[in-house]
Amino acid sequence: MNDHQTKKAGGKRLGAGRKSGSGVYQEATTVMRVPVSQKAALSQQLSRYARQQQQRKQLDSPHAFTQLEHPIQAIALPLYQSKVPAGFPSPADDHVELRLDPTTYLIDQADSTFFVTIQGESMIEVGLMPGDKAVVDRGKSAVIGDIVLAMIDGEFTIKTLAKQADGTPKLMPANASGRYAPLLIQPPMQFEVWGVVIGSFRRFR
Amino acid sequence: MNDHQTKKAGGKRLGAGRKSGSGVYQEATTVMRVPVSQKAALSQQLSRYARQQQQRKQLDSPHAFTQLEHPIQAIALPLYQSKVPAGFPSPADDHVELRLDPTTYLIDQADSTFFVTIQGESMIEVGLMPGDKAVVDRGKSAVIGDIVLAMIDGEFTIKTLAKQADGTPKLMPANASGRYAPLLIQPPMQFEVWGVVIGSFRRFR
DNA sequence: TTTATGATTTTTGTTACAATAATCAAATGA
DNA sequence: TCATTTGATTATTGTAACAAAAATCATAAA
Repeated sequence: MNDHQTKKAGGKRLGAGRKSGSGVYQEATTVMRVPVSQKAALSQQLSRYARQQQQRKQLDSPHAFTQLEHPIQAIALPLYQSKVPAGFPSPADDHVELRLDPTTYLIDQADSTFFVTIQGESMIEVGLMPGDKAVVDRGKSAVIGDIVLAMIDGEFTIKTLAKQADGTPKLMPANASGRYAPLLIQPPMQFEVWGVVIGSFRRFR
Repeated sequence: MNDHQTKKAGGKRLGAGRKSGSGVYQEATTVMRVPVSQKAALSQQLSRYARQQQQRKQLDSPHAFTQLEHPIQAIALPLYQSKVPAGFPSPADDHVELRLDPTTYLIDQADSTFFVTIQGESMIEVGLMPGDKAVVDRGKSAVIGDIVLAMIDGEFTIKTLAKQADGTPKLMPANASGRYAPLLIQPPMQFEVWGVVIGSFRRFR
């Protein structure tokens, strides 16, 4: 057959049809056998993976997690308890009550600590604003009332850990507006406490 | 056909053959389509899951066969236990930003920076809670809109710097309750901006 | 009593298939 | 001329089907 002539009859036509890599994963797929109880969870993982692949094409993925820089050079700066005495001390004065280094103040165990950027306004009542860096310690075990970084069905969230009447956990927002509902953990949900939020820090300017 | 007689010829025989649930997952399986690049990582996850399920059965072995637990728990217990080379199971891996040190993040010029403990709730709307440590840089010149540490008639306060209609400065609280009034700076008052609040940090626990 | 053999049934990895989706080219219409 | 529609073509994707392997039981053999 000639391939440079216009053909009326149907047949093979190079370049036509759906493009390779146009699926959600942007790559070839295959099938594999999985236990039925895990299929839902795996599908969730894979759809998240697919989203990431698609976002990667467009923008840099949102930076949420940060880890501590290796070399910590503690610089202790003066802390003033602003009881507001007459005549504020200059930083060189001896009115300094305490010298403080933010890193050592914020972090107990560096190897189990990382940072998360706060996304929404659900914890605004405890002073966690969007853009704040939350200090998360994975080594601490969470107790009721702690602010925790939890994963529910593959999505991360920072909430206050509470307990329902039946004993199952509950994640409480700290926002009086009512725009954020408590998250009740129910049996089919995947739930895991990733770490305890032991502190936070931010830049204003 | 009678089912209580010995048969010579082959055919259906109830109770014979491999037992259901005798696979590595101890439950039924199904097939699902996955991206080829993730198949190896997923297989690793699933073999770990299978090992887990088998260990679980050993713990239950006293009751052995009386009752099989419903596979609800299998769903509730996530696959995200440890990291796989591909980094797939942990959504955290894809969010790892550059490493960060709170001190260097919070402080530009150490020799002109000090900390002040927040006292009241006048700046609660910008996320400054009582007990928070405000990072004050004396070396920066304040512009309208900055959060500043100011001294008014010998008293220190932290407010947002604004400007009145006539051009004189004004210190605005950030608290919607109305319990804190704007501080209007009038000619006879002593007023000085001591530094700009460029950041803050706190401990929750 | 213990071991071996064969039939039967489930598991498990892969292939096959059909419905859907995406893409291009040609045809159609403004 | 340019935009829209239509039809053909090709890839994706979920599921069914298949075959080899593994496990189990009943029976035969040692």
